[in-house]
Amino acid sequence: MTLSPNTFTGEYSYSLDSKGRVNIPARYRQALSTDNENTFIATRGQDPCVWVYPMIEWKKIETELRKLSSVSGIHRTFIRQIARSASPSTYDKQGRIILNPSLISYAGLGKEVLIIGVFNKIEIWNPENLDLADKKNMELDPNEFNALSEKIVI
Amino acid sequence: MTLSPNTFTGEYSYSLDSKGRVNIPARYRQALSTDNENTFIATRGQDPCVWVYPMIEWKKIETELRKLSSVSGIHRTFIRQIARSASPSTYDKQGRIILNPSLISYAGLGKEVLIIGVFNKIEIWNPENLDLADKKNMELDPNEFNALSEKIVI
DNA sequence: TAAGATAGTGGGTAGTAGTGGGGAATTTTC
DNA sequence: GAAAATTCCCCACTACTACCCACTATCTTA
Repeated sequence: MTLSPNTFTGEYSYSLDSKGRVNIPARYRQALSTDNENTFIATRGQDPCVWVYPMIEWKKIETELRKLSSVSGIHRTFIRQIARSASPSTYDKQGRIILNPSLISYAGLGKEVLIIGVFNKIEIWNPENLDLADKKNMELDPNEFNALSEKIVI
Repeated sequence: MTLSPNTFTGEYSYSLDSKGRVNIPARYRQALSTDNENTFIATRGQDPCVWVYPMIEWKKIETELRKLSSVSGIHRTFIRQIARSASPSTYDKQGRIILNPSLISYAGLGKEVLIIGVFNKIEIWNPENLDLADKKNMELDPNEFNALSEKIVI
C-alpha cells in the first residue's frame, strides 16, 4: 500500500556498496509514477545529506531556475551550485541508483546509510551526521521549532 | 538516462590537451538533439569561464541579441563581446571540441578543467577560478542567495 | 509450516568512454 | 612552387561503467 504517487515517508537502513550504488526502498519505487521512467535526480541537500527527487519533481525545480535571468552574478552562482551537483540516475534491475563520488563525500556517506522519505523527496544520510544536524538545528532555533508546532496540527 | 533534450546538469573533471581539445561528457552528447548536428558554439562567459551552447540554443540567443537596439554604447559593447569570441565547433569521433587559444587564455584554462552543466549551456572552468568567482558573487549579495533557496528549492 | 515470491547485496564482464599520439590534407609563408 | 606549419581525422590503449547473473534473507501465501 502506498500513499499518493511520488510521495515518500518512512525510514530505512540500507548499504552503499563499493561501486556507489544504493537501493531505493521497494516501497518508494512502487510509489513512483510511470512518467518518471524509473529515474531519480540526486543532488546536494541543504543539510549534509543527499537529496533524491523523482524526475518529474526535479523538472519543476528546473523550470523555476530557468526563469531566473543570468544577468546577475548571484543568480548565475545560485543556478550553478544547484545544477553542478545534480545527476540523473535510472535504477537498475535490482532497484539501485548510483551516487557519484562527489555526492558521497559531500554527505560523508559510509557503508551504512539511512534513507528517509520526506514527502516529495528522499534523503540519504550518514546516520551519525543526521543526529548531529538535528541537534544543531534545534539548538540554533528552538523558538522557531515551537512556533512551527503551534502552526501545524498533527 | 538523460533529462530533456539539450539540458545539462552535473560536474565532470576532464583534461584539455596540448591541441586545445576538451571532451564533451558522453551524457551531454547523448542529451544533444540531432538538429544540432553534433555542433556547439563556444564563447566567453560572463564569469571567467567558457560557455558552450548547443548550436540551436545559440541561434535563439543570436536572435535575441539582434533585437537589442544598438543605440546605446553598452549594448554595442555587450553584443560585440559575445559575438566576437563565439566560434562553432563540431565534436570529433572521440567526442571532443576544440577551444581556440583566445578562449583558453580568457578562462585561464590549464590541463585540468571542470565541466559543469547549467541547464541550457555548459561551462568550462579552471577549478581554481570557479571557487574564487563563486566566493566573490556570494560576498556581493549573500541575502539574495538565501532568499532564492527558500523560494525555489523545496 | 513449507514453498514460492520478493527484496537486498555482491561481484564478473562486455562494451563504452576518455586520453594521447600519428599521419594525411590543407593552408601559409618564403 | 616548395617547405613549413597548422588543422583535421583516424587509430590504439586504458580505465571505467552499465548491465547481467547469482546468492541470501525476508516476506507472503497456501
